[in-house]
Amino acid sequence: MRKEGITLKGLAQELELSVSTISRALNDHPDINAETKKKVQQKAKELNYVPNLFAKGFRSHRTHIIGVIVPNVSHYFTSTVLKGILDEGEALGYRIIIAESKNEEKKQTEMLHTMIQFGVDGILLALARKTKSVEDVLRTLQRVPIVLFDKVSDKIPCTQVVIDEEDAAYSAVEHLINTGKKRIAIIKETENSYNSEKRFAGYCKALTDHGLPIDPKIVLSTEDISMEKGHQLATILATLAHKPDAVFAITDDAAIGVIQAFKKAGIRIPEDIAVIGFSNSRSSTIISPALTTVDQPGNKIGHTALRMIVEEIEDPKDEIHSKTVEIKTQLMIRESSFAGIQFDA
Amino acid sequence: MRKEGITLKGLAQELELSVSTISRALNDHPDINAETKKKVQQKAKELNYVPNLFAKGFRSHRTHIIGVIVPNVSHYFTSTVLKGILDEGEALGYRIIIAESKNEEKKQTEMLHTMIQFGVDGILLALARKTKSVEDVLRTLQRVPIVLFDKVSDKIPCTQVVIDEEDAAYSAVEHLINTGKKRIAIIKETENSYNSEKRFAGYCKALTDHGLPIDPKIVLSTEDISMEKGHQLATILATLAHKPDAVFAITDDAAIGVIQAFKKAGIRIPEDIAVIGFSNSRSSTIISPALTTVDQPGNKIGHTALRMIVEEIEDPKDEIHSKTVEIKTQLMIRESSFAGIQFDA
DNA sequence: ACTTTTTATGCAAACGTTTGCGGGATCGTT
DNA sequence: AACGATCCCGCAAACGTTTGCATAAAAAGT
Repeated sequence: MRKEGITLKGLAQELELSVSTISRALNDHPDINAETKKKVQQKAKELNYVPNLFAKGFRSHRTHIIGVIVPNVSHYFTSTVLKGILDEGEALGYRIIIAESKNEEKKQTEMLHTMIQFGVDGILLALARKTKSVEDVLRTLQRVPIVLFDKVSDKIPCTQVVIDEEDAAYSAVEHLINTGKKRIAIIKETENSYNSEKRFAGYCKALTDHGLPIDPKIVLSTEDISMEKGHQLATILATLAHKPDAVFAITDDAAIGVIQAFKKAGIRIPEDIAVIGFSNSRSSTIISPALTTVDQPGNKIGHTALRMIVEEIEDPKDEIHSKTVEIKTQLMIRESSFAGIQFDA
Repeated sequence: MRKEGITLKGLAQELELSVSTISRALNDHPDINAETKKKVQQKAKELNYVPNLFAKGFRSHRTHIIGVIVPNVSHYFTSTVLKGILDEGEALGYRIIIAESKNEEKKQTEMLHTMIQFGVDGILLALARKTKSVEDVLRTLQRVPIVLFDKVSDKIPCTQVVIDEEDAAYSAVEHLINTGKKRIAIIKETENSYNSEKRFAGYCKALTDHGLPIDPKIVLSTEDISMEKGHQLATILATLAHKPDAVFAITDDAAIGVIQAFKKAGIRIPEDIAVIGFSNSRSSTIISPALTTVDQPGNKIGHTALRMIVEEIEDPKDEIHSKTVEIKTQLMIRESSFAGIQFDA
């Protein structure tokens, strides 16, 4: 019932030429007569010839497919990165296949394996949060180029596309300090999170640079950070004897939880306690007061990651690439940190 | 520099057996001696053998890849559907490749073409908004099974996975009527949107069934519906002499724009004007007042769509499948439509 | 001890494409 | 007229796998 596509052989029979001539004609090989080429190409179009990519990739060991592995596709930030990857991939003639690791190392390994098996030309990887051992990644790296993005690790010698996490966090905290806040809490992840650690480092540096102490009582950590966790931890902060006058949540979601908790507790934002997040998610302009946050340009990250991997694919070098590309972020100052001017959504 | 993976031939040499024996041993063919099998499988594992899917798919005309084409990956609802597809795909042993049509018919056609070229076993498609001619889709359908979801068209004879759009809209509007609203505006899309038309039909039916008139003055249409458009149209509604007492926005995003506009205009929600959306997006619980909306279970849609296509792939029938599967929705009643009880986020 | 069955293995073709090589025709140069 | 150069084109091998068929060895049946 399904139509089978026509092949080179079919075309060859139709035109009474050899398969190789057809192949060369379609690939615009100089050995072929211009007239013949024209005839072949015309016939090919007429019969709606589509080359079998499998045969092609199978022979050439090049598939023009790039695999992407992310923890969770339905995370807004991730989906903007994906969009960047898809766009640039299309522009450069690569197909993209996407898989989820669900933040599980096992799944991640499985997916790496599948991608290899599949013959992808390169892999774009945002590490699963709980990635303890990078051994599997290293093994994969021997077979195919990998570019890490967002969730990266310096234990893996390959190019990495990241934002300047530490610097971004520094700016955010510094902005709080500049608006007169002196006791700034942080809500971060427990461990093994590259991003969380970097942002925490930025937080510490900003405080230290401005002569403020780091008080462990208001350094809150949680696993699987989320809106709910933000809510919970904010409730704790709200009942503290010596309350903070600002909260830096490592994540927009958590920050939103914090805002909701404070609103419920009758705490004014930002007058009593300012709140600042990280990501510039869609929700950050929807919550009221609008959330001050760090804009991570997902599209750009996707673009550059894709560009990097293609570069490695198209001219492979013997030395190991391992540069780190930093994408600039921008602090989006909104109502939750700054009572002066009202910004609209 | 890159290691080449080991092949059947390599294994054959190592074990001093023929390629065919190796192949059969790995595929657990009954003809092969149990001991031999064990030896082969062990060696394969030891040498980290990965079958070349290209050679495989190339020969068998089966790739175990399913292509997905959606208008926009970074739409929250879409990403939940994608998650459903990825999950179920993994469970059933299919790889997924994803592409964006950007709501452009041209891109969509291109992508269909690419997928065919690529040899996918089936295609999951959410039509681009501006799909005028379905001819290309029909042509593709001759080569490979397609399942439509979310944005569908009855002009395409294939199985379709949708929500009961009309019924869902009906319930939403009826709920407004039940809370005493009598003049209900609608914000919908201009044309060529399957979903918008269905929802509009539900709106009309609900009004008519309850003896309410349909007033064209408060039936607002827009192209490329969005938060901003919602905001704009709400501003118009707010200045009307004969104001509505409720607004049904076809989209959560638009509904949020409406809420923001009303808040700015000092209109109380839901007392003065109630607002209701569609999608149960993340933002719907973040906006204040929390938005009443229709929950579209994206995961479930993804699951079933994937299941359907696999069914068609694995036992192809001669007759054309073209059943329509309807996924149940649920009205999420929150603050924007009902002042009685306060719901938390 | 012979044939017949069963069991286990190998041979070779096929899938659709690309590509190095070889060769027949045509042309231009002496 | 003879020669090399140039231009087109076809032959055939190769990529890694699966699979129908043949076959050798072992087991079973007479």
